[in-house]
Amino acid sequence: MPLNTDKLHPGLSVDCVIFGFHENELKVLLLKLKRLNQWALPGGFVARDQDVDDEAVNVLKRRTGLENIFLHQFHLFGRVSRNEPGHADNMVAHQLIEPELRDWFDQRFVTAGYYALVEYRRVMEPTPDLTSEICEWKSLHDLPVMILDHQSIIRKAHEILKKELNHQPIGLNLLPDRFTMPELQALYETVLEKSLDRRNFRRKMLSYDILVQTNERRTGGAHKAPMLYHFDLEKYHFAIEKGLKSGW
Amino acid sequence: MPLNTDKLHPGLSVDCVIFGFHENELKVLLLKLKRLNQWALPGGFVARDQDVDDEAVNVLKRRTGLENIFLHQFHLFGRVSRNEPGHADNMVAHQLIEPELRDWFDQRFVTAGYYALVEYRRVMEPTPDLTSEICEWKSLHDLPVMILDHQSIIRKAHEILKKELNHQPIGLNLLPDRFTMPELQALYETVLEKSLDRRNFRRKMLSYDILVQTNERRTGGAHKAPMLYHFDLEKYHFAIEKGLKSGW
DNA sequence: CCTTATTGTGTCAACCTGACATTAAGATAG
DNA sequence: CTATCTTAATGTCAGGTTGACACAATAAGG
Repeated sequence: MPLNTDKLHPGLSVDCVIFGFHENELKVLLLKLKRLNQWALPGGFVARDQDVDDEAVNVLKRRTGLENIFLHQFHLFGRVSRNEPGHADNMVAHQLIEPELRDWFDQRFVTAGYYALVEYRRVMEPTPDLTSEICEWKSLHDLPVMILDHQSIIRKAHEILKKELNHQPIGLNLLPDRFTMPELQALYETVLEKSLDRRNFRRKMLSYDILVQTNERRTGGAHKAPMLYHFDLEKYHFAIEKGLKSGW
Repeated sequence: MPLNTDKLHPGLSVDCVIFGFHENELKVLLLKLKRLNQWALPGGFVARDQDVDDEAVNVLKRRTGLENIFLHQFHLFGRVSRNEPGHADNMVAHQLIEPELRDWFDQRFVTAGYYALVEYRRVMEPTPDLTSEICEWKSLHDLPVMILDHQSIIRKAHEILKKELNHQPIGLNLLPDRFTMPELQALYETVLEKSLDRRNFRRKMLSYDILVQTNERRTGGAHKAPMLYHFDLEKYHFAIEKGLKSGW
């Protein structure tokens, strides 16, 4: 698709921090730019006749193929200094954008940051865009070199996710439909970056009355097979709405 | 100051929801437009070479005369439908803006919402801008007719303030330097829109160890004179940073 | 100096939390 | 098949926190 900048809202972009959870680590879906040893957040521009939220949804869909994903706008990054003077030229020099687009990319941009919570395994084929050669999950704790302020956007997203933990359905969106208590705990421990007592976690989680125990167990692991749970959607949303009281 | 739209970031504005607390009510500082029976949030445009946060600070300063006020960006309002087709024409028709500015005002805008917490009494002379005839406090529960989506911006600000209560220094910014325990409680009750037990509130608040009791009392009230407190700034900021645990 | 309204302080049972011990169950090795 | 290893599930207990409420202290006003 050729970029028709006339139809775009000037100086406004959208960047998505797409979180996944795998092997007890928080991952972020990133793009590696062609011919440049730098990575970038999946992002997009907003058409003049398009809701900003809408473009965030589109970005997510283009990179992951998924729809109806949890997506939350968390901050507008609006500092002048986030625009590096030579950035557009650099992009042109590495044939990442057409020379005609230099001026468009050279203007001052503000960007709306969104974070998404997706189930890692559902993203089978992360799709690079025209300017990138790789689209893949990167560990939050081992981020590559990134363009502009994208690294700090990710940090901010994580920081805010932590604060909003008790108001956001992270379990529902980052885990598969059925999951074990240890898996749920590992997720919370990872997001919060601290360890929690197994037995107390279980007790508290169950007390929220949002989990339904199935009669299945996860076999195949090397030890005692844990029970599988799934969320009671109605109760979950109700509980999240008022916040899981008294945090972790 | 004549508006030089060339120097402005296109399609981007800033709106401030300025909260004050008076007579046990949350108030919002609003502007009444000239020749129109509608009110508006104090707002501004962002220069191309200006941080978005910066303009929010300026808006606050222009309307209240105050600096170093608590200010927090809470949402970017980015729906296309928030721009009403006839709005710019209406503004011109009522001589609120010059005809030359019609096109500038007619473009599609996204607006960054900020909320500010200010001590009611410090705003001695709320200052209208060129397009408005009155700048005054309005009760959050008795809002006048407002332009565009400004009413919903206020609602959203209040909703988010509630959620972030335990992370935001509302006492410090909405109350005078010295205040009584009942005043502090009234503030929390007002923001949360629910009543709290006097004795339990006091116990909990004191347990945070952020208050310093003075030896003065507030006399003149019709009954027993309550003690005056002030915040231990250092401890307050430290406590707020990690959140006042286990909310109200 | 007595009434009234409000503030300051205390108590108590119920509940929640953090720390830890014990038992149950699946996988694997011999 | 059994011993062993590892992890899951459950229980306990002391200490802290919460919610509900009683009562004494005190300023203002008649």
